[in-house]
Amino acid sequence: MLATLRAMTAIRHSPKGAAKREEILETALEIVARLGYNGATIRNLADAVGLSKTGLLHHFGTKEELFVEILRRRDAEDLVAFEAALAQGHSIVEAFAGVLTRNANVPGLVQLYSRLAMEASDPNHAAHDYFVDRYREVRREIEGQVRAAVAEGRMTDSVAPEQLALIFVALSDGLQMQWMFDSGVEMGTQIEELFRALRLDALLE
Amino acid sequence: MLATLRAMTAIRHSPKGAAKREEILETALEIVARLGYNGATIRNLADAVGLSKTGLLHHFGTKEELFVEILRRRDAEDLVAFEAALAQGHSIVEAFAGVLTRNANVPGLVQLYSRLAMEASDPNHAAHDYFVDRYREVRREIEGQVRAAVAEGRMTDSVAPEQLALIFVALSDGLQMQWMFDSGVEMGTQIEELFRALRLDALLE
DNA sequence: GTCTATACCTAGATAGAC
DNA sequence: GTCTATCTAGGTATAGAC
Repeated sequence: MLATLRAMTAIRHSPKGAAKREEILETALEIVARLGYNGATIRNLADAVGLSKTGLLHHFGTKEELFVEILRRRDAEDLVAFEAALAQGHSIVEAFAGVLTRNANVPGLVQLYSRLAMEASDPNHAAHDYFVDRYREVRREIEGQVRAAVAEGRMTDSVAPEQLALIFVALSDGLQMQWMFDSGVEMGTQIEELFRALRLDALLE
Repeated sequence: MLATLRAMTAIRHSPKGAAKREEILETALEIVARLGYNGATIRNLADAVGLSKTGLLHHFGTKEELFVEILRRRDAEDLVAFEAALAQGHSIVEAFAGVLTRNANVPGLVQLYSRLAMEASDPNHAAHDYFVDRYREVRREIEGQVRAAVAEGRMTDSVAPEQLALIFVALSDGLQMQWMFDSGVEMGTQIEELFRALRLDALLE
């Protein structure tokens, strides 16, 4: 359950290899932030961690798998943060907006996610299945939280939970796209204001 | 005004060149639909229209400019269809959903748009400015239509027109993303249902 | 203006040695 | 686990033919 979102513990790696993997993942994110997605080439990544191109690929096989691993970890962290915010009494909108805001503050992450997702829309792409699973699981997670809130009387059921999950994800992805072309937007704040303006707060709090 | 969205008439081309340009644009869209965005390489496109790689590039300079030209034409057609639907008495939601549905029925177009937009999020990308302008103009167009509807008493002003424009575009982009991974969704229908479920129809009709 | 051939560069991936 | 060398694919610039 939620296998794609929750952390996948690396098992078959020596301590040295595991450490190098960590270093590569952190460096990759930093390079995407600094040089952009296009600048995050195998060569640049390899140089940054002091490896040859082949040396770097040894740890992940392909560039896509490396990137997917970064996103998998973000998913796991986001899930923890989302559920923690809810546990602290925040509304679903607030918890969701918090995740968005947090990610927007990690330069490169939004770009990495959006770019890779669109490339992976091709069914033959190595990361296609990851995104198919991820979308399904993210929607299911939100839908479940909505149902729980409805059951506890914290939310009306005038909107079908599946639809609400779909719209949450669509808004998140869509706001990120516009944000990438006009970074003045505070996505988290924006999504909260939008829901408030659209009277969704009445439904959701 | 709306220079990016409205059709740009080609001026400095002979009849022969103009015809070839048309053939290339139509073929490119067909190839994206059949082979996917990744399959739409310069070589494949050139083969399909019976030109050498350089011969094809002669007409557009770069691959990106070719793709942008396709999107520009779609924008122009969409704008016409959108305003025509409004003129026929449809609501903004209906007119907007109609455009979405129409585009979803042109295989390859959604993929072309989404892929190119994300690649162009890099400020150095050749198509970056096109998308910056496009987002601005699409929002402005929607915002203007909303204001007009408010002025005529066909819509409440409880939601700021700018915010409504932002959410329309975000929903559109976001739904397209999920649609690409789960094409069972009828985007146009979905967006109408969503707005209805979210009680936006009360605001918008 | 339309188009070809060639040559070049970058990027990702693979084979096989150490 | 890491390297060197090599392969492939894709995009583009140049020179020049018609």
